[in-house]
Amino acid sequence: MKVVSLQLPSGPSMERLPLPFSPTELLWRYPLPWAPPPPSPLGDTKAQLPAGLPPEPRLWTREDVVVFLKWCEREFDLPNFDMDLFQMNGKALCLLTKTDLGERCPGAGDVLHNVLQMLVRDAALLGRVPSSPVTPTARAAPYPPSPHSHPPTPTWSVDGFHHFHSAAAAAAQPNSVTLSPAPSVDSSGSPQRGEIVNYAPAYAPPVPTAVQAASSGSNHSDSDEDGQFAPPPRSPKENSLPSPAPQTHAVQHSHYRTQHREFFPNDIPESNTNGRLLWDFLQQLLNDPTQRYTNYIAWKNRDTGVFKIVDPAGLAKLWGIQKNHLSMNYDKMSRALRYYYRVNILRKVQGERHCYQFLRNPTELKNIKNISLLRQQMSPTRVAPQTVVKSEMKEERCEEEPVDEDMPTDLSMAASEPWRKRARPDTMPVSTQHDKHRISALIGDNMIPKREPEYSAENYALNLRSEKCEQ
DNA sequence: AACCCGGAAGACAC
DNA sequence: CGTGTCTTCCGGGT
Repeated sequence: MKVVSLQLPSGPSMERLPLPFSPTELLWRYPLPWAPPPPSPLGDTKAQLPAGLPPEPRLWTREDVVVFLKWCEREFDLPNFDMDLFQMNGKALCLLTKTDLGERCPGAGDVLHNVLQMLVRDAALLGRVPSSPVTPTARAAPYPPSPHSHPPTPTWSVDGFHHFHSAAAAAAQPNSVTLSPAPSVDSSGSPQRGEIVNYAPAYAPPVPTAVQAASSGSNHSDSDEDGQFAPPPRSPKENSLPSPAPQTHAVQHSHYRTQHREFFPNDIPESNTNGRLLWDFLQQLLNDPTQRYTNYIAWKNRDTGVFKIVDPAGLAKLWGIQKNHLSMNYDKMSRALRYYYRVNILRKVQGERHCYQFLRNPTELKNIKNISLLRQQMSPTRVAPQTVVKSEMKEERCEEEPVDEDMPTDLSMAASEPWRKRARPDTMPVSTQHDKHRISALIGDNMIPKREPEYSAENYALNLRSEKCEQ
């Protein structure tokens, strides 16, 4: 069943893509008809800002605001703004909520908002400007974020948002760490928060029926319909999820245009995952700017990373296509998801079917990825730091920050299961068993929330956590 | 029945 | 060849 001759929709550049190939490419290469490729890679938004425009939005004059808006129009292919509605200085502009912006420029409000947020935040980070009023939830987290203060369920709002945006940009840049695909929007692109954010953008294209197969039925023979996978779906069950507040509507369709390179500060080595890692894949679908996959998977609360797999079978199918394992099903895919529990990338939302929660924001995950790479490179002899850390951290970690800062340095399942294919647990002292993957094991088993509820409470309005821990 | 869980072993790409 | 990341199976629990 590795036969895959996906028949891509024919069209201009839609010849068949030979597989294997980065499936995501498939996903992302043949996205919605309308979906324009991200304009210019926002490799460095700031750098691309019109000359003379202060990097700190709150310092902009009315004229600057106009310049900025014009720039946005061009840069993000946004509809022309009614400048009359933006007779204000930068400070005022920054005070506008996403909704406000959305009212002034339908369809582009979120983009503007996001861009502004990024700029403000950048300014804050760089110049240490007092935290922005625009980004109340933003913790002046240094970038890259210091994991240290991160509880398991970070409120990704700003961080994630920010970084994720860059992801998209990255997509346009060859050596970005990220995803090939559709510029995933950040994970906190900041929808209003709290609710399932899955509605089709107002202008969502009529959709391709393509992957419908995948979507609703899990039991197709895997080859036929896959072929048409191309245009990512809007599965039949259009918006079957409870719809969120109207205002939030169509709020996140174009985040991808607001990417920022900070996501890849400098030259983070490429991770090459390109959506080939399950979490990455999920993130991409979840953050798809055009919300094409909301019938498969959608955020329930983006801020806390809680998402729901709306169509398990369909999603599994997509994943299978992505990985070229056409016999993929939810059972198998969910097994992969469960492996993420150990490394604290995910956790199950108790009591809610098909609901999981990301315990780390995209940035962290990326970093983890990179760390992994580094480790690989320095592979044989590394051990030291972690080794040391382990003993001391074990306890505290278990109790306070199940998912913490030092990031799980290794996503390897094998790593988290040192005993696997290695020494039997009973044959050697724990200390040695883990020699190579201590941290992993540590974060894996010891930090798994299973027993400890602690962390979430205060910092994150995480109910889930407690639920689980109560057991 | 459909989920969910996690062990075990193997595949596969890098 | 080792490692990382699943994939595939599976028995067991809810």
